[in-house]
Amino acid sequence: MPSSQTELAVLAVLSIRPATGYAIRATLAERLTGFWSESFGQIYPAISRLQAAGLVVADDGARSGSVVLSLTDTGRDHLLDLLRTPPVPARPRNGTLLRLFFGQVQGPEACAALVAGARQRAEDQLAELAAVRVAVEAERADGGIDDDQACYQLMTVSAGEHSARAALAWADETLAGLTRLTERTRARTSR
Amino acid sequence: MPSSQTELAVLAVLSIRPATGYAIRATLAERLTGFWSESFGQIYPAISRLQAAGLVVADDGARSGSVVLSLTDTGRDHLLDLLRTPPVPARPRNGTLLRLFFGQVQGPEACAALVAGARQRAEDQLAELAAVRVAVEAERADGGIDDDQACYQLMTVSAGEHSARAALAWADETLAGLTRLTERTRARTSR
DNA sequence: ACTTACATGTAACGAGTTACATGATTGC
DNA sequence: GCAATCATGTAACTCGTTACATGTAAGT
Repeated sequence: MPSSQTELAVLAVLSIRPATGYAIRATLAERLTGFWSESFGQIYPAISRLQAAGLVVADDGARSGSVVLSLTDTGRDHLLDLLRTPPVPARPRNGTLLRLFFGQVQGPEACAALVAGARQRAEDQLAELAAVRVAVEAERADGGIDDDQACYQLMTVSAGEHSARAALAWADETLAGLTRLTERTRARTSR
Repeated sequence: MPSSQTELAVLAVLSIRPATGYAIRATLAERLTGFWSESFGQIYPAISRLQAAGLVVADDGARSGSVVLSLTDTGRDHLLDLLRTPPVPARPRNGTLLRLFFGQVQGPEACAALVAGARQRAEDQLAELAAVRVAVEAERADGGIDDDQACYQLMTVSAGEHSARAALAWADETLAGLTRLTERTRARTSR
């Protein structure tokens, strides 16, 4: 059985409450912003496999044609097993840093644009995370999740915030360094 | 032509100096630690394509059977084009944060172990980055790379350091939060 | 009526890893 | 002589995205 990662994510979302495939993906996209993603092309085949294995069951939803999925007891056991497996290390591929590493080919101005882009993305991420924070608090307030669940979710938001603030600080530091490089290059070419 | 990413990386390494496929991969693995990776299964097919397109040329290496590749002028032009394309955003998949987000299923102790693991990886990364810093300085000292090249490379090292220090700070903060959660859980169950 | 969001699914493609197969050179 | 490192390459497999096809329901 392939891709225990997607299946883990699906089972995990269903551990909070029953949901349609569409809603599972929405939860993943909205709440785990910046550290998880699933496409429909992954979600639906995964759901079929989980149903076949008896880990989730389908009830008909309010909307015709929509299928609300719930975790079975076996499904919860399996989820626990999957959660206990060590996280698979993501293969790192940072296009910005690759370009910066070979910055001399493009020169300092192009690199500054690159870093400025990274800085902007970090700021956008902070704004998004602030929105997630509000959404989690709201869901706790109206009883959608309990205090402990909110606590865990906010810990992941905090991880994103730490990371984004670090990216911001690095970008500012690096932008300053690139300005110095630009001046040095100017001095060399005018000499 | 597929995977401009791998080709970009190969061309970029060759912009520093000619190298064998094996050495290209070693450079990527050693110097771009933590933010890039290539496997032989990617590198060699990419090299074949680049040769066919006339972007790199092969000279026989010192060792029989080894092939030293150099960038052609067309290759350098193409590298510039590729460097100018915006970096493709990496699909985010953080297994640790996914597990933590649904931490209630496993409980605070298991989550603490998870976060402790992340903390350890951040510390390992800092040690590796310190080693890269030393290696870059050494290569600058013996003329393998010039001052500007060293400068760009150290900027990427700094990015890793900022990120790792952020991970460390987050892990400590979160570990403290999980301790409080554990105590709360104890209080609830003993009640 | 029309647009937007909800909802499900598949097929083709692209990208990447792992495992395997093979062999040369260097240092001990 | 033997182990480690250097070196090249391929095939099978997994994973994941994108684009497409299809239809319902709710709001304006």
